[in-house]
Amino acid sequence: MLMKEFFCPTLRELPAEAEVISQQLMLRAGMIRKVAAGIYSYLPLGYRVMKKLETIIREELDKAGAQELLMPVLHPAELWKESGRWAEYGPELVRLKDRKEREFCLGPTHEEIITFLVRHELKSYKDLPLNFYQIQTKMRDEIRPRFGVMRAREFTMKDAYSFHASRESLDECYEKMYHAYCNIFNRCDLDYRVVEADTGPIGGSDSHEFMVTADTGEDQVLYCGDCEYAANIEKASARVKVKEMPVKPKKEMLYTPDIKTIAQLAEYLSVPEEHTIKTLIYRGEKGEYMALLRGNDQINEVKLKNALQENEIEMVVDDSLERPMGFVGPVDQKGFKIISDNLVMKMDWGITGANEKDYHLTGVIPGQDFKPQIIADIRLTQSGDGCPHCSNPLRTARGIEVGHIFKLGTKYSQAMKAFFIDADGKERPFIMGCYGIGVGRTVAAAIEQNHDDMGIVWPWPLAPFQVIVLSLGASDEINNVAENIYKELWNIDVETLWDNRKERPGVKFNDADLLGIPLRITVGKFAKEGKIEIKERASGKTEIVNIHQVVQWVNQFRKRKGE
RNA sequence: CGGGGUGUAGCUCAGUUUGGCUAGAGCGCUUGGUUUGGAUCCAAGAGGUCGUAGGUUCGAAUCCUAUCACCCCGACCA
Repeated sequence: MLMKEFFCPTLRELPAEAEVISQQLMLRAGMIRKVAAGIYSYLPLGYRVMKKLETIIREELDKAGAQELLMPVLHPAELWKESGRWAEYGPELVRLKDRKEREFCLGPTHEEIITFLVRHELKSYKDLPLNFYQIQTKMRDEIRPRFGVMRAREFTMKDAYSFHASRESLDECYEKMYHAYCNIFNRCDLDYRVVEADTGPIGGSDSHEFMVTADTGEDQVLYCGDCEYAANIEKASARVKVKEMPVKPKKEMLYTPDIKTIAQLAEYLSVPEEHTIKTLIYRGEKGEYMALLRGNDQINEVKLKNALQENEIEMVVDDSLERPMGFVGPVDQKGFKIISDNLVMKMDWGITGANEKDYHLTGVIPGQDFKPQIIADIRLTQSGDGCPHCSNPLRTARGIEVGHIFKLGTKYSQAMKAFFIDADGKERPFIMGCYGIGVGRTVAAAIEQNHDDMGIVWPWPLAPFQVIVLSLGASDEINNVAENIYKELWNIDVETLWDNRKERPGVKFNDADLLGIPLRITVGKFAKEGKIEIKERASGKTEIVNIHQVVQWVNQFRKRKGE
């Protein structure tokens, strides 16, 4: 490709909209352009990278026995009503009507469509297992799109769905996909971590997320430095010892004027926060709840939502409930269902709100003075908590979720009546798995992890081109040398970009660095001695090489990169 | 949805407080010259319904009202 002809509008200045480094570099390198909030066009350079990644994905998934197909973007509402998600999914689901007023949505994911397909076509356990995938555009009307293609409203996703007659078969496939994912991200030279995850609205049992570690990651991950344990903070649990407490005081009301927060309470009474019990009020679709935590703990709303089996919950912070907000507590209260964190139940006693303005109650014994309907882990795990496997302290990191695999079970097949006939002649719902990779997000994550002050530093397998040839000066001699190298490299299938623009050397060097192409060949002042310079973008190492040995040199470099 | 902010040239931004002639700068773009190993320098030039609509005024980028878009924080979310 000739740079003179290649549409690659690089930007010298930083676009104001760009928040994170990957977004800045994708815009500056001419990979993407924004069309509207969370909606992007991929320009030729960006699309080349995306196709590189897609090829890797296809190779690994085909190897794992999955079959590629393509499903529609436009989904009839009936299928979503069958699965129940027409109601469950919020405004994130883009809904529309056709000219005949029939309802549709734009697919944010494809469980309904694939289940619909399979229930019509597969009847026997003998057909199973099967694993389908597609690489396709997804639509989610995100509340707040940001970070460029990292959280977009329209984005490309690889999604796969597997169908099984037994749990064991699902486990086996899940394992295969897990390894395929590892291969994919390994091949992209990404530094990632696999963590246990919450399943969210997609549902299901086991679930792992593939997190590319990056400070700008939106997800927080807890991991153990000593064993294999790693989990998304939404899911992470911990082994926490509740310290022995001093002798229980008499149960009595304490006058605590205007003391509404745990911090104020602990200070006012000169007790540690962990001797208090925090009462949070939540409103869900099925009722109103009191959630109890140790004073020093934070709520994990994902866990809470799961424990309550609610779709939507909202913390009540105003005084719409006509209770003395700041002084509510579980003792002798009416109207709320009480859910208590495990750790609260291990406390010998605690201080709670007294349900009377300006009063708290001390000496409250969990399980005796109040009896929760639900006891569960609803606390946010923190850095330093004990690992649930080995008790060593957990650490935190930030990550970008690039892949997510789920064991769905029969949630969709059951709801949508997708059954097969098992060996015993009985009708059973398909057991399903589901596996996603954010394609654009992975590209962004790769940049997030591979860049320097000058620009992108592509890992070889994702690079839009492997080599960029710079011809400095306009002499025929230099142009001829550059052109020969350019042609010879293409002859051995090395994707090469030749910067033949009439630009100053500085401009070409800067653009080459910005684009991040792994090898840069400079044809300039050494050309008359029959030599050129090769520079490796990642290490910055340069080497002067004889013109006749360039192709061989590149070929060997390529082999070292395992291609 | 709540709070805050921004919309002026392709990009980054000044000008708005205190209304006043023909709306500016840098970068980019075009032309000519110059230079050629890290974003040269010189000269000439093109490019703007000042987000949109309405209002106030002799006069609006500037003041008022409405509206749209975008951005940030929160809620929310694979």
